[in-house]
Amino acid sequence: MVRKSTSKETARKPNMREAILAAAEELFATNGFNAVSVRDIAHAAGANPGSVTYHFKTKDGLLLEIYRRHCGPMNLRRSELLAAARRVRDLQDRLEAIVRAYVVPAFTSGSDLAGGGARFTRLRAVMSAEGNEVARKIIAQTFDDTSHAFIDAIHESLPHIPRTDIVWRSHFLLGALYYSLVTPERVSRLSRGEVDGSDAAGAIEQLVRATVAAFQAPALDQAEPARRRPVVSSKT
Amino acid sequence: MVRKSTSKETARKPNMREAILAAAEELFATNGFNAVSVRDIAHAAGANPGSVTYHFKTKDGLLLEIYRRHCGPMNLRRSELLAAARRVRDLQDRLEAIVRAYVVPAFTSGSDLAGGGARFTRLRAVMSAEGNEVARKIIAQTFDDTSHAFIDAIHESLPHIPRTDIVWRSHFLLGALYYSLVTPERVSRLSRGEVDGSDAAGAIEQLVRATVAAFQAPALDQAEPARRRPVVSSKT
DNA sequence: TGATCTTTTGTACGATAGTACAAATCACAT
DNA sequence: ATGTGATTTGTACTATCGTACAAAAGATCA
Repeated sequence: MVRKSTSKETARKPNMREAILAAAEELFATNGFNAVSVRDIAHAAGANPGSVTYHFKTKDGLLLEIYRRHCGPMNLRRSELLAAARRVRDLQDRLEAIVRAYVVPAFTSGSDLAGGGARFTRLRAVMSAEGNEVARKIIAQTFDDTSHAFIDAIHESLPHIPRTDIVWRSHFLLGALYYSLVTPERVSRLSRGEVDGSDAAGAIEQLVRATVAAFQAPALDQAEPARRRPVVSSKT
Repeated sequence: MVRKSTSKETARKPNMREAILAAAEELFATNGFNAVSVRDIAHAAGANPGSVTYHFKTKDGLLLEIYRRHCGPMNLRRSELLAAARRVRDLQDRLEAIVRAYVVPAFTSGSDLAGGGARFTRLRAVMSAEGNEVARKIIAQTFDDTSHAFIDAIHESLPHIPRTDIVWRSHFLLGALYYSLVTPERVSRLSRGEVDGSDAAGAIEQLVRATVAAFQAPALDQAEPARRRPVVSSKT
């Protein structure tokens, strides 16, 4: 209802709305939802607090709009990559391609949105940890379809593994992915400076390699529970 | 300075201080630090808000005390289990025992503390996501030693894997562990009710199985970067 | 019992939260 | 140039925050 492209300009506009969204995204992703005030966001965006209310009505509305902004493009990208991955003939290569299709969009720029998917993925990680209600609803109704599609695809390339095991392992994948984005500095610290945890390319390669192996692990045989359990459990 | 064990009672005391700690732990772990007010905590503990100030001075002080309460016992338990795991002779079994020594105390009761380690581990996950300063400091100076010990132990049982890769993989392990405790209901949902994500024993077995395989994956050969990269990357 | 601690209660204060809203300002079609 | 709708600003309201502190209550021991 706004769109003012009468003459020549079609894309660029020093938009306050965009600035607020970007600032909020960054602040929410690093500090959580409740630790950031509307005034903080406005200040970071160079805007007036009232302007946030004007554009997004409430703080929840602002968060909602951030999600709306990213979910579509990211899931589209994932669908495309997943479709391509499904066409890989070699089963081992296909599994890796599927995992990559899941991981890459989460780490790198989601379509035309500035800043990229890493910030948004980190935001999702933080909201999920905080148990944010707004986020929970959107996540469940937006990402579950994608998650199921990936689980199905992985299951197809690993038919001998029960679906429950694949669910668990893809859950672990998401956890590892989230945590890598939340505290990359921990990787740098624990490696004594040998690796940069913030390096997306490096993180992706490591995550893909580890995750593919995890998916390929033999399934948990719930039929015969105590086959060859190793020691330690309740020794000391 | 307090200790009033004059006659016979040595342990039991209907302690308000304990109730506040337990309530705060639960609320922080599920809602984050900033979303929970001192009044919420006091109400949940059946105490007066002023009582929180009396016992812990500030809200940060309360969080600090929660950490102090758990860190010692949990790390002690981990050290014991790690020491036992190190004595396992078979390399494959040893690796699994080490991973188990890391995971089990995080999921189950840490020594005599009520409620157990799962709640505290979840708390750590949430604080880490929120970038809580108090938590960050304690974590870095309390858990890094333990993390290094585990990384070293794993490295010993997998000498052909570079240390950097092991750091990444143990980072993924912690992320998967955290996420399993933060949103167990997602596992139930994605498995269409077939598994209970809150079942600690099941989660542990799945996590251990997947993680051991991830650690055993061939290392990323950074020497020759493009040896046999699979397809898809930038195709579509 | 009464004195002396510790603990709990009740209340209050200043700061800051989210949001509402009128006034000022801007962008653009005529 | 001017009118009109979109945006931005400034300010104010109420609620709630963390914390302080005095008074009440409870416990401990001479």
